[in-house]
Amino acid sequence: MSQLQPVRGTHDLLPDEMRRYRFVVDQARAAAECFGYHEMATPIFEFSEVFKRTLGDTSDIVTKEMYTFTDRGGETVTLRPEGTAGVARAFISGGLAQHLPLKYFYSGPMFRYERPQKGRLRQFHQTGIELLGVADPIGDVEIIATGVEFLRRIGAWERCYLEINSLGDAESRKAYRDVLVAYLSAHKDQLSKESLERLERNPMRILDSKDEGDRKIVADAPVYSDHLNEASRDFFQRVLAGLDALGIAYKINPRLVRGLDYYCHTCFEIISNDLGAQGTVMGGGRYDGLVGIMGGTETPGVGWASGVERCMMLLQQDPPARRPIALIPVGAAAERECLVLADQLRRLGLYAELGYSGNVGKRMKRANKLNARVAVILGDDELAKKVATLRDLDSGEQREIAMDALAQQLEAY
RNA sequence: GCGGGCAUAGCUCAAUUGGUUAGAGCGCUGGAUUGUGGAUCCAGAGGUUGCGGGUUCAAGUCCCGUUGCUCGCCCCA
Repeated sequence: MSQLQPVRGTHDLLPDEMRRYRFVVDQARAAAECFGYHEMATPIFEFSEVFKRTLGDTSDIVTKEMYTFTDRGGETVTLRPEGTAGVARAFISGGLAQHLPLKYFYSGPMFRYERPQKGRLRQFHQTGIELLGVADPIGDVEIIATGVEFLRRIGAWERCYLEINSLGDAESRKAYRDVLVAYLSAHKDQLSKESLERLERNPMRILDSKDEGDRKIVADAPVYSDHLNEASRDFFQRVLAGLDALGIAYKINPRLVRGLDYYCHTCFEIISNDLGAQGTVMGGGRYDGLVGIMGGTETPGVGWASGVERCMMLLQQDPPARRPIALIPVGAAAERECLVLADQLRRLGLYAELGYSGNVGKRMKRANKLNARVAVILGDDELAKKVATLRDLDSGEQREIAMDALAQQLEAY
């Protein structure tokens, strides 16, 4: 083992992995484009305020997971831990409110200082979409449909399930929060240590506790859906009706709560059982309050983010690598000829590999290792006749082709 | 941030109770084959046993520390 190791929780994407990475992101982008989402990118770091303000001072991300540093100008900046805050910031700083509704797709690295484990990295990648300016539940339905379509395309949807819940509007949320805190406070002595902390910071999280004692108390806790106001209840029903219409199966999980403060109404996760403790492949929801919190004019928003590495783990097979045409010269004259031929083929958009050294046998071996589809063998014999020997490496069939017709012939591969 | 497990060749793994020069398969390189790949055969290269310290006549093996990985908690993608 070398002494030179990558920073903890980061890893290299070598070509085999990069192919899988690209496949996932390409499918996400393609699916999103079918729904009218346009790709955009924001910087991978922002003023720390951007994340602090939007994620809430008490969230785990802000309290312990941010990569924050001071730059040479004395500014405090943070490597983005998620994508939505940056998009919202761009929306405000770009004065884009006049172009609503906006539909954005993004993908790129995110950074969280956490203890790495399977499916959890310090630098990981997300791809996501944001729909800004649509207050109607049809927006919630559409983004979920987009996510499902993406997962279908990578063959992962079959092994995932959708959990959904409503966080209600601000009014419902506040009302419920009061009732819940009152109930839990009455059972303070029985709560786990973690949950006692959560009681202060984020009491709704206690509903999702895995501690057995907590679960007993939670079982009898007031149920949120009973405390949703009329408008919130109606909103949720319309989202569910949309999913029904699209034939998207879901499981209502009343304990599903988002850690981030700006979510309201719909929140959902798409989860796989095949990934161990970190099974969430996609998470999202509605964040009507976010743009307002950041100082923009109130603008409704819905979106999701999906972990690229986690999606990669769900791929059943590796996306195929492109197969080259191998050019195999024999002799110095042919060498020159192949160099030119390769250039011609590449201008046609074909993938041509030039063996760099060795005799025919060695070059053939190398061509085979590259999984070449066909080999073009060019020697003095061929040059004299103005032909090339074309060998199909799958069938082993071999024939001579006139040089004039060669490029055209190869385009078929 | 907390708790458990693991670390031997590029990869997957051996190595008896602590005992000689740390082995095998795959992969890699070369050859059989200087105008024909895959299959086969032959040969070769490749190791500070993660790192540092300790115990011992003797450490891959035992002890301590450290780094990394891994599984779980927390939280999430």
